[in-house]
Amino acid sequence: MIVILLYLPLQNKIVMKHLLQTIKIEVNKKTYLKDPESSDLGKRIVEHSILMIHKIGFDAFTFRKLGNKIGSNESSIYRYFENKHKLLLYLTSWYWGWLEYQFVFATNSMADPGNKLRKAIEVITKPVAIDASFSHINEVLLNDIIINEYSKSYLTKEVDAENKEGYFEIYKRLVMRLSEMIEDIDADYPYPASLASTLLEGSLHQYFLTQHFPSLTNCNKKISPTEYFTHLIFNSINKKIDA
Amino acid sequence: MIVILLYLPLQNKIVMKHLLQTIKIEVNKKTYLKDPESSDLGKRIVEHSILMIHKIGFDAFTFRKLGNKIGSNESSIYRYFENKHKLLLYLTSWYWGWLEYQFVFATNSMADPGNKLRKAIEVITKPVAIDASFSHINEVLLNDIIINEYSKSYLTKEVDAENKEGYFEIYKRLVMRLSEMIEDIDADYPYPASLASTLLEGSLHQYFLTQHFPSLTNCNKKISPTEYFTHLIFNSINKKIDA
DNA sequence: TATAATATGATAGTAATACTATTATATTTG
DNA sequence: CAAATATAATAGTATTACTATCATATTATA
Repeated sequence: MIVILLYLPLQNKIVMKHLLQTIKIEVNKKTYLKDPESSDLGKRIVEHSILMIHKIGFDAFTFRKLGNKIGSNESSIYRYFENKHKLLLYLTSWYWGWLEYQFVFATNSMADPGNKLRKAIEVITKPVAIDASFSHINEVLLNDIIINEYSKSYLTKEVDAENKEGYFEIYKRLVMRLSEMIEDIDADYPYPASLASTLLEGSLHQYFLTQHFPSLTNCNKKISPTEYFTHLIFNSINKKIDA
Repeated sequence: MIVILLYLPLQNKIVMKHLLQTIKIEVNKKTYLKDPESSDLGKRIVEHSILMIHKIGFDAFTFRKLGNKIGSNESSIYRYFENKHKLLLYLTSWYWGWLEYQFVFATNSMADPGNKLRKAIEVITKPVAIDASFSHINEVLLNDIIINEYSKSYLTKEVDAENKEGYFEIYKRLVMRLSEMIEDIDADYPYPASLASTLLEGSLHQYFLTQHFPSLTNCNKKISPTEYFTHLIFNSINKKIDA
């Protein structure tokens, strides 16, 4: 069903919002013990974990606190997620899956490689809109969690083992899609994967800097990360399009 | 003394190594309760914290384990550092101070802005050499800790308070120095601070990717991060120099 | 050289974290 | 209505991240 819908020429927010309400973002099943989408409690766990991590930060977040907040038991949460690290992997995978969906949806039908890449950069670097709501998941807050906490999901001693288990597949697929778009424009550009990963990681970082270290970035209300990275990428590859 | 030495035209590794052995990298005094450079135990704490964090990772690292390792008492370590977070701030500040020193030393006497920036990029992105040893601090391992753990020093809920206290001054100064060099080449380039911060953060990230996600980078034994970022930056600003 | 100051070590203790285990009680399903 | 399943309640463990106190060793100073 998803594949068919992707070919629809309609590309407005309302249509996409409806689609996002009918499809399910698929994340690696190993992130959870029991699918949180399968029950009311599961959804409440996800919903309120986002609210709570956003509020107090991932480090101070515990299953006990979450249990108290949602009037449920700590041990019940453990039946859904092994530990809070796995929950973070679930949330981040969901986010990248959600973003990938918009990425593919927005660029799939585009013929011109230049415009396609421009649109791809826009989807990845633009702020998450308030109206993007998908059921119990608040994407605006989740986006902020990604900016402030995503690195913690892979800056661990277990990263290689977890990578083998496929916990970062969606993110990697996104980077590869972007990398391929760069190659489509300039097959001789020697660093497409590095440029793609620089965009994904760098975009989060520039948003972090605007929040906490404004002197280290030129991004602000007037200059968007989209503008900065569009300039950066199109000047780096061997094809210019109008600014 | 430092200032005078910076004007010396000599720029070889041996001279710099000797200089680094006579000067002291100054880090924010608030990172420690008692200066670890002031005693034997303090130096052992720093030395072995680097070895241990490198080995087991910052998350699993505790003062108790470190105490056992160096045959000292947990409570004695607490007399030097409030907690392991402050120790990480100390180590990372020291690293950036050490890098800043090399940055200034290598570029200070250069007249041509293009060559100067090229050298700056090289200093920041090149792998830390084994022969760079500075007393009890193993810079090669410390560099690896920076790659794998630096983000954790600022991805916290306390980042704004700690930023006000000056814990990130050295890093910020480095970004600003680089940003100014970019401006010196192209005063009209609109994103010098963003480009500078992208280099600092992006370089660490590309090294991380080569270690753990090689498919997401083009950097490897043949292609260096220096090459990638030199290309990226000089194509982005309005002045090209020979590759 | 005695004494005071300082540094380090040993031991104990606390609150919180990150779970696991067991049993009880709802709720759903066949 | 019984059986299966989901959730709740309670308790317990090992570890972490400290703090406090007291003892002992080392160093500085009068």
